[in-house]
Amino acid sequence: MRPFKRKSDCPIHFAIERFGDAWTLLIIRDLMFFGRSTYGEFLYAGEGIATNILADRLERLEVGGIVSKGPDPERPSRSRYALTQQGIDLLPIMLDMIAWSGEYDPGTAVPPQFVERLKTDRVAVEAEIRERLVSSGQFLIAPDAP
Amino acid sequence: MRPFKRKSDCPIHFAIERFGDAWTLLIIRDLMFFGRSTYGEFLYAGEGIATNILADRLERLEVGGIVSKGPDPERPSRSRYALTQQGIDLLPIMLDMIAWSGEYDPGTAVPPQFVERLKTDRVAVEAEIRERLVSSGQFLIAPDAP
DNA sequence: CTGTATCCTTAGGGATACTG
DNA sequence: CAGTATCCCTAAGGATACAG
Repeated sequence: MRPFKRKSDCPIHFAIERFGDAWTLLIIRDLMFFGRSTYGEFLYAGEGIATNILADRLERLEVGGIVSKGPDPERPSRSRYALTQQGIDLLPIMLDMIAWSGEYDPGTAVPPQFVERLKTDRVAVEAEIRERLVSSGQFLIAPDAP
Repeated sequence: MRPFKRKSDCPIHFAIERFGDAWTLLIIRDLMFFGRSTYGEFLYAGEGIATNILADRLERLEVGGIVSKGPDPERPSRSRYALTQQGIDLLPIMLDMIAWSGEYDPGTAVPPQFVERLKTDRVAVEAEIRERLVSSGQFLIAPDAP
């Protein structure tokens, strides 16, 4: 696995090391907004991530405490990944990024209504999604509270 | 300059392309929180960016509309960089990242009081910094409003 | 299907020298 | 001081094959 580096104790730098990588952010997006949670679902998500990269990023996310991994209750041979509390706490950042791109990317895929709702009703939108993420906890294999 | 790529019209992917790079985020941090605005100030900021990388990232930021560039009024031979409106709008993302790292990085440099204030008084903190950024507009060479 | 392992190419980026 | 230009090397990551 590509190791974590600590060039400084700057919080921005820490965040970058933990999740500030293109593929990593796309995986978090898949977990957070598209309900994807298996290797295959990430693999065929559209941007075309390579298997070695996917494995590397999943491991990094797990080691970093953002994602937990465990056997699928229904099919134990298959693994399922889920956001931990720490991962769910990335929601504000993701929503900010969506809002920003919704504002400045002419070709964005974000529906105008959602961009609008994000501006006028941000708190509710966030609470709503957070609630959904928390309550889908059946896949939260390794909860943060020990 | 390393070109912008568009693999998908996903807003997360757009954000990554625009500013989701380690060095880029550190430059934005310097502009936003440390009042750094010249080549030399970025260069000696601590993490040790190389000159070619710095030049590349500054150009990308400028082309992407996040940063504007212009001669220093006091020393026209020197350039000054400043956040545009689009750049200032990255403030929420940066604050979220700081808050998240403040929460989860045991060795963070963020003072505990600031982490706390970010939690209890987020709106005010953001408004305050935004105000400061906007009013330091003497360096806003190319304002967004034409 | 869920990964590991290997190969191989390219591009990111450090070091350094050079220019206006 | 504010960059530009080159060199060179490492590592990120695409393609593919293979294994449990």
